[in-house]
Amino acid sequence: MDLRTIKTFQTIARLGSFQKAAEELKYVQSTVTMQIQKLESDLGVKLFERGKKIYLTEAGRLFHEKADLLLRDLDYVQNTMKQWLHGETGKVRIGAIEPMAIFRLPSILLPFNHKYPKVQLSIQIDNTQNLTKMIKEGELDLAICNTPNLDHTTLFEPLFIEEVSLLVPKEHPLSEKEQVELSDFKGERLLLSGFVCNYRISLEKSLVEAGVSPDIQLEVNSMSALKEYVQVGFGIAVVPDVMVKNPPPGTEIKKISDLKIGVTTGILRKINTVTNGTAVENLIRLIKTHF
Amino acid sequence: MDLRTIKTFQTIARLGSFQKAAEELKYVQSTVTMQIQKLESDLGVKLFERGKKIYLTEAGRLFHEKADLLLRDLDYVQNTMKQWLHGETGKVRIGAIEPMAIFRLPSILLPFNHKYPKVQLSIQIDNTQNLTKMIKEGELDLAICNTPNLDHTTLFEPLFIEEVSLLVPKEHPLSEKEQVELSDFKGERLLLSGFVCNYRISLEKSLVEAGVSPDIQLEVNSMSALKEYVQVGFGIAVVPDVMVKNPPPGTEIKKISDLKIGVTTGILRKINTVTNGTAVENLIRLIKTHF
DNA sequence: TTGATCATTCATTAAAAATGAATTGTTTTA
DNA sequence: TAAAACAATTCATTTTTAATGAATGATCAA
Repeated sequence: MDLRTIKTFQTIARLGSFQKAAEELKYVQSTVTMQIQKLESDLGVKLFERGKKIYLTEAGRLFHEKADLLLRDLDYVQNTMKQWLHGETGKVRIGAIEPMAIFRLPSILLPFNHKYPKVQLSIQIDNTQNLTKMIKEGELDLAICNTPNLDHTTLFEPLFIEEVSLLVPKEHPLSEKEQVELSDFKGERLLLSGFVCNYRISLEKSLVEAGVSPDIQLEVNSMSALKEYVQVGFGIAVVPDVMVKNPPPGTEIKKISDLKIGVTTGILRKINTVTNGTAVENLIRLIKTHF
Repeated sequence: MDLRTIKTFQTIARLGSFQKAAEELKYVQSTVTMQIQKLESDLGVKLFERGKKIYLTEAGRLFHEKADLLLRDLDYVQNTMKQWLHGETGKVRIGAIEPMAIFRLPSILLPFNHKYPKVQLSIQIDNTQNLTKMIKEGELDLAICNTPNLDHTTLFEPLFIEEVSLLVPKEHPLSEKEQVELSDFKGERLLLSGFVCNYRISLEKSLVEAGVSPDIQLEVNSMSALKEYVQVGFGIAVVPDVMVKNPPPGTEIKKISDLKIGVTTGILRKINTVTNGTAVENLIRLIKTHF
């Protein structure tokens, strides 16, 4: 069944004449005849009763009704794709590391959503390593994460460098000090995010360099969760500043004077996806303006 | 946009491979490639990202979703037409004269409706003349009416002959008699159905032959209405027996001993509409078994 | 019955889709 | 890092399908 044939059918039904339909659709009459004959044989039913005037058969009327569905769908699909070209519709699958997803993305995505209400947004929170994998697999359109292990299929554009600080419970001895040093970590129970990432690697390296080997008590794969553990006195943790702008009650932030690790955060995406679509491009542009 | 191409697209999306799709759809690989290329250029967007593994682009995912609609509707349309072939769906436009529509059709249509609940029924009540016109115009699939003026485009199959009787108000002098004769009509106020039909023509002819020229006081184009007029004493009326099986309160039925008109009722339809469809055929068969 | 109006038929042409062989590009593995 | 393996693409060719135009057939109205 050809969609053009269905259009022809609907035109005939509307105009009540093969000839007029042929004129309107810029066909020769015989073409119309043959299209309908083919359609009829495809469907196995006669659609028109022929005479000088033509009438829809019962089957014809039925088909007329239902075929409308098809043409409307076709219109809808074509329209959708056109809208998509202008970035007005579609779905953007965003991957983000937790601090980004929780503390920065909401205010970035809100205006985007207002401007393009038909663009669906999907947010996947995970660590940089997994996000990178998902980007490579094509499961995400863009990821906001830390510097990944680059390869030739991906592109990473840094956005900003995230500072980190120490989060300590109020009753902890270190909470007395204005600033802390890496050497203060000696013997402390350190809580870490539960996956290997650049930030964690740098931290551990810095600690080793400072001659400190802290006691790693607990790993959790959520920074938000980590804060709760600090709060109840489980230990101390190094977390991105953005996550502790408002430190949880019973905890305090300390700058680490001699820790020089900055965690680079940026946009990761596949190379060569010029066809990512305007929606993704628009979003990336918007994100960049925020930093 | 070709529907087969869309099917190919969906298959690729499902199997994640041009090659596998080609196998499943019994194409050569290159065909699949070219179909998709055409589709992409038609839509103006890239649908897949190519590599050893292929991925849907954002546009591809969007199209995937929307195109599903199209294919589902296509299925639906094709199914509907298949059902129609078995008389299980469709719409039957029935025309009927009033006595038929009110007193006989309901009990005929009920079992039909139970057996074929998806077949829509439409009933148009009118006189034989108009029904005939509608049949010729293709506005009805079948009509149950009196013998029409036949022509070569229509076919009339008689079902039964309707007897007529006289309906009189109880307080009327004629209600005393067991039977009436045409001569009794002399000077009576006769009520008639308001359109020219075989039954009315025969009646008037019979009256003239009996030397009676009754006083025609009122015409209504509804037999049901006619009964009401008789009931309130407006006059007397000759009506089909079926309409007065239960004469309205305050009225009585009298056989007219010397009136020999029988009103033939039958099925009228267009000749050559072999393609009327199973539903119509089924209904006609059912109607015939009732008489 | 004739002429006018449409739809249909059919041989021909034109266009589009499918094929198969060769090629390019990517990933895997040796 | 080369090469084998795999998958998509290109392109010339064939096949299929659709469109055309002229002739024919059917129906209606005068």
